[in-house]
Amino acid sequence: MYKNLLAYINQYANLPLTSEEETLIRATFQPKKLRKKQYFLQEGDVCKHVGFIIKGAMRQYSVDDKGVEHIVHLYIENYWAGDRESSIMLAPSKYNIDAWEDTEMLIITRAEMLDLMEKIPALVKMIRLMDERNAIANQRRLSSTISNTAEKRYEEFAENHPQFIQRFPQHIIASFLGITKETLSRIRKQAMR
Amino acid sequence: MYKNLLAYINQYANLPLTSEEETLIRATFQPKKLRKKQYFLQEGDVCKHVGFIIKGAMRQYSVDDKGVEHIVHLYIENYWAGDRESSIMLAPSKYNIDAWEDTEMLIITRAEMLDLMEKIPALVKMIRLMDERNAIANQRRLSSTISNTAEKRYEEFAENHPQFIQRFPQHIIASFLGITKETLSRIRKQAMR
DNA sequence: CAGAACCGTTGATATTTGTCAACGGTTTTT
DNA sequence: AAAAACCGTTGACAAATATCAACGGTTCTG
Repeated sequence: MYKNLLAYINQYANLPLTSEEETLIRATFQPKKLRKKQYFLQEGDVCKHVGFIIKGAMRQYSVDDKGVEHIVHLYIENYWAGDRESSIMLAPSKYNIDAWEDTEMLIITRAEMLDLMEKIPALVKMIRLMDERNAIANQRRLSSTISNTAEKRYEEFAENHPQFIQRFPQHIIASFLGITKETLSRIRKQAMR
Repeated sequence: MYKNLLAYINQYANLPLTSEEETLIRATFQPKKLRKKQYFLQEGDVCKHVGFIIKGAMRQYSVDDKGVEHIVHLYIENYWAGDRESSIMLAPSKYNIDAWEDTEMLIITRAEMLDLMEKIPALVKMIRLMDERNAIANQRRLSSTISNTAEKRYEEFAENHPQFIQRFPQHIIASFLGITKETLSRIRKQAMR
């Protein structure tokens, strides 16, 4: 259960954990199982936990006035799910996060994480690296959204994230890209020839 | 000259700097002046420095096949300008950064910054906070870009960033929002009534 | 196993946004 | 002071994308 998480930390931090540190991590992160469709976070609630996905698939989305879902993040194994803004500001979240497949996570509160970071240097290093990669990925996604047509955005996405294409149905991918399912269907039809 | 930077660090880190630390900072950050239109970074170059803006205004943008500029960031006083991806990966940048007004900056290389962070805890704290805020801001921007119409995006932007509306001409704002200057002009006309 | 929910596709049409060209008023440069 | 560059606006039209409704095939669920 904790194997994936520990491997993830080791890989990112590249600072082997002592066995005390490992014990501390095992004691702090709590296992949590979600059935398909179950909420991890609901709009209006404050996001208390961030979760590392051991197995499964999840999505994060907002719902607009017309009831349309806008998917902002997709998560699978080895991703962290949560709403940082809500978590840090202790403010009600504008997003929902739910399980797209049955999912197993290891969850931790922000306070616990800050506490662990004081005790485990590898975690600090990991977070810094994650933040960096995250900033780069966000930059790319933003840039692509602003500059490219829907078609090019889909191509790039399919190229860079084939795992997601396999795991999530097309209408979810469409929403993630900011287009309708019909438009995506037509783009794919065109691209075939 | 260094006053703004030191104030910025103090405010973010909320850990008063010792006078040794302050001296070290003054010795490491180098002043740099840019005339209007002058490049700070050109596409294809590796981004060596990040710069803290003391006075002035800058923009970061890519140029597509057709020669159209897509503005991804706008910067004014107390902002940090640079291409993190290029800087970290030591890869040629896809972006240009140039001065929109005559600009004074304090610049530092990534290596120097990492070195300073080892010696000055306040800087580590500052960076972590900046990363957090940045992640939140990026999330919001992305969410807005995916979910909202051009009109709503402009409204939100004008509300949250009046300083930019005053500093940059309309066609720059339009590009930043991912729309054409004509569309923005029409949106504003409509909004007036 | 039968009904319901889900999924991708297609057609017809509406809306949003982009493109191109032109204009007058500024501001900057020479 | 004249010329050039820049800026916002407008009109006519084109292209991209959304909306709405319907369909058949699949998968889920009671």
